Amino acid sequence: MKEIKSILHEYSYIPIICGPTASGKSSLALNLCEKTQGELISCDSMQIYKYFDIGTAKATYQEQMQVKHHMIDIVEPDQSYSVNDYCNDCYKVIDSLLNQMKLPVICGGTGQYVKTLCEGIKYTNEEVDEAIVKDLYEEYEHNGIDDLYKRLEAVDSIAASKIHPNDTRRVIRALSLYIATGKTFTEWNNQSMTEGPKYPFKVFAIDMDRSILYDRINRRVDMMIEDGLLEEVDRILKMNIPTGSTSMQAIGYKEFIDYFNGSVTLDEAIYQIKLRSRHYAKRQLTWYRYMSNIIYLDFNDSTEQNIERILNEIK
RNA sequence: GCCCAGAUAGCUCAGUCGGUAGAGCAGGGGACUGAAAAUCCCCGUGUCGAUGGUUCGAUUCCGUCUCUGGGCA
Repeated sequence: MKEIKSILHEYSYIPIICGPTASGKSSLALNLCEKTQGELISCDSMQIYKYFDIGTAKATYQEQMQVKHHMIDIVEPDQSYSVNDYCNDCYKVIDSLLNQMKLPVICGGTGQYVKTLCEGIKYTNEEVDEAIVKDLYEEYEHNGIDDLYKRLEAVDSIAASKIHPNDTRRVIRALSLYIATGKTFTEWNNQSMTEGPKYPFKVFAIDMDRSILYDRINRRVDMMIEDGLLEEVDRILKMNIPTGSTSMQAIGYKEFIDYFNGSVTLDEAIYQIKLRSRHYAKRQLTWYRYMSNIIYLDFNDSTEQNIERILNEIK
């Protein structure tokens, strides 16, 4: 683990500010950056993509003028970007900021990214040929998951015991890794766990009453519509991004495909966006409960109080 | 006013040939090692509208009432 106190003097830890969608984490992180003269590193799997602005609640132009934002707008919408890509790029940004003696403030809601950062999971360089994955999906389409799952059980019973048979994505991932490399998913995972976190991170999460959260989510979706989400989605759909692309899985975008082709009404599409955002927020909260060293910030406390709290914790 | 159809979980509804009931959605909990805003798993007691009657026993059958649709005047 890289020690940062000797570089930044005032700080021993790099803060990671989490919270469910619409909990106000971005504005808190923005304030923290201003207070500390730090720069913001986004930790969000969808803000990565160019052109996906309103629906991903990306920082506005003005906010980006106030504080330098990293790890947003770095990938074209038809490209794929893995957790490993994220971590590698993120580490580069952190190093660069430390060289400038600036505090990196990481902020975002993607649980998997936060986990990988905090646990320092180091992925190997093994690539799985896309053709292998494609073949497995085709087999799944024709014959269902049972045979694939049995094959996984035969080569890697530990992985099979942890992955539910219906979780086709994970079943195929684990199996494809074995087919591609001859080593099992479990073996690769054990290897990746050898290194600890690269930097001394401290994770914070904004905590609030569930009903208030849901109310904020619903209202924010309405605001996105007012801010021109429909026009943004229209522009993006005209770019003909392949439907299987990760960017097209973003909430607030995929729901409008059916609206633009006329199969659902605008109200139905909006209802779906609100609903899926609420479900997403709930899944995010599950990530935070899973992280043992997380520090909860009370939404009802003032921004100043919460910033004080963070500064105290990262000293 | 009359006729018909409803009234069962937060919502939409199924069902019980009479033995106090179950789906979808919502909601809650969980998993997560290269797509993660993805993918997946688990969780269902509610005066069965009210009130009389028949019955060992009624949410179920019968009567009356209330409410909600629709139709006829």
